[in-house]
Amino acid sequence: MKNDYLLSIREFSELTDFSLTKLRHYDDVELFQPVFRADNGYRYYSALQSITINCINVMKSVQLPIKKINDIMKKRTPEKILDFLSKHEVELNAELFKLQQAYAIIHTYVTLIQEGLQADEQKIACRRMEATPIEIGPRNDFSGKRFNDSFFAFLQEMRKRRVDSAYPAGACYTSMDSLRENPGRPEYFFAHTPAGRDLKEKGDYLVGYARGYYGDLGDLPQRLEAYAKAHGMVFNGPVYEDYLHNELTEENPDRYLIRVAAKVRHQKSRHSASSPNPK
Amino acid sequence: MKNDYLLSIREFSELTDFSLTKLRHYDDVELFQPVFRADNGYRYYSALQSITINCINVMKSVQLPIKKINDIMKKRTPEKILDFLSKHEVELNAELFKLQQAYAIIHTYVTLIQEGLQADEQKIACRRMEATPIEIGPRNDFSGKRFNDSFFAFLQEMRKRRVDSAYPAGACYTSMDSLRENPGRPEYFFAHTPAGRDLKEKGDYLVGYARGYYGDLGDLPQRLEAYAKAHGMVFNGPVYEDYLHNELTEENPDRYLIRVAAKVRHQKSRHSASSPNPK
DNA sequence: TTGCTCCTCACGTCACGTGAGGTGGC
DNA sequence: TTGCTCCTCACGTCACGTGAGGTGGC
Repeated sequence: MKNDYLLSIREFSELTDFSLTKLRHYDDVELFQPVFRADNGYRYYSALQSITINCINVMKSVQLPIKKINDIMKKRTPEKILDFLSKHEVELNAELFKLQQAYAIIHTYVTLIQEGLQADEQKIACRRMEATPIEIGPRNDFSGKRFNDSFFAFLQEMRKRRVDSAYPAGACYTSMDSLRENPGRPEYFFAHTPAGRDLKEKGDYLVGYARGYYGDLGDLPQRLEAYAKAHGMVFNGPVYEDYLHNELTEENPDRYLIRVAAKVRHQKSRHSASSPNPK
Repeated sequence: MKNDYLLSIREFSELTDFSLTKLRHYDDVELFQPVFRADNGYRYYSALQSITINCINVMKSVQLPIKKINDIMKKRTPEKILDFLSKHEVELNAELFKLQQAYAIIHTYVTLIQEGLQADEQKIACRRMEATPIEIGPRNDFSGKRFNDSFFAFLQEMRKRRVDSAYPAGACYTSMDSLRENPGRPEYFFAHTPAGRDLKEKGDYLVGYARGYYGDLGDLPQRLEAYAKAHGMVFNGPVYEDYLHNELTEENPDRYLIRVAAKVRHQKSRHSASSPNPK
């Protein structure tokens, strides 16, 4: 065992993917030391030591500071290590959850930004939309308050519900009438989370775009109404506002890209049926 | 928009779970700054800013240094952010994989250590074992070499195959004869990885324990053979050596706990059939 | 002698945390 | 005046990385 072939620090570094400085540092703080130190000061490691250093690495993936790892390894017994590891199985799970969430958030943003880049901003069009999970906040109270205050209340509620507020947010009016009467004052905010307990209603939507600050739709509501009238549609459901490009992607707050989707139904016209199956 | 209610640094800290010092630090390095700075130097944030800081947090979960995040945010366009985010979707996935692996490693260790703690070390017993995934290394070459050298070769091969060597390792003899003739010189090493491409053979095993350094089985092979003889069993397959307690859990290298499992078959005895279905 | 690997030591750095000492409005 | 929140500034710290200058065997 003692006369076995030993590895130089470089060989061990290459075997384990730990940098030379990292290995020396671990030696200094006595976290992990070479099995043999030559008279000239050279460090020599055994291949079997890679087992231990890899385990240390696993412990580090739980964000454990070196000192703590040191404490544990110094007076280790199977019982202690077992206790420690099973405790950290739980923490690792939490870490995993956070990362998965980060992934979902990035993915949602990617989808929204992409849609914004491909959008034909001038055009209004009717589009079939599937139900998408969202998490709707409390009903907004605008009595003497502003957009910002309501958004604050929304964020606080999301915190309470433990919904990560890094998910893209959106706003919702319960009807086109509501939007016409109170532009910039949506009845609800919602988070675009795939684990949301609510759903965006599926159905046909009239979709248009506007450039402006949160809630600034310009003449989009009027354009939507004109379009609907011209094409024999009536609004029959909620209106969703999504910020495709926001703080995250635009420096100029007056150039955010907002998508408005208002639920519509085709009216039975006298001379033609727009519904494919007019029963 | 400008006259909206603003949050003090403490309120914003509580809303977003960023520490006061963190927020001040981000201000100093110009990564993320309050919308308003009062004459007395007080920082004021808008609730909407939590969107941005949460996104920054998501970027940080990809281990991105602040400076880079800064570069990106300074001259952001939807195209750039999209490009950046979709690139990092991939990296996040890799991170996720690493954490999942860390979890699997910890779990495997927990199982082994637990087994070691519950083991009746003196006893030899026959046990049915299910097939478990492992990754078997190259055939060991002991010509003029030692345990350590072979283990080194094994680790190098695992590196090549991109198998994380933090998984507990074990050794394997192709037969009891092989163990008897070359104790301490297993024909193969293997990694205890759930994603391994090989399998531990399922079947009946004679299981015993030994205390010692890697490969030091003491008189365990003889005890196993004696037991088999006394109970009408013959060895008919591989012998697996698992280190239930090793470097990770024990300071004293001569007190590692080794489990040996040798595949057996019940011999047809003249006066009784031990097989339940002796066709 | 040249080249190579290894060494130590001091200092840098990144992302904050930790006081110490001070301000300003109720 | 007391208490509270906020401020700046300097220094600490954690886990290394980065040279600079030197050794030792082929």
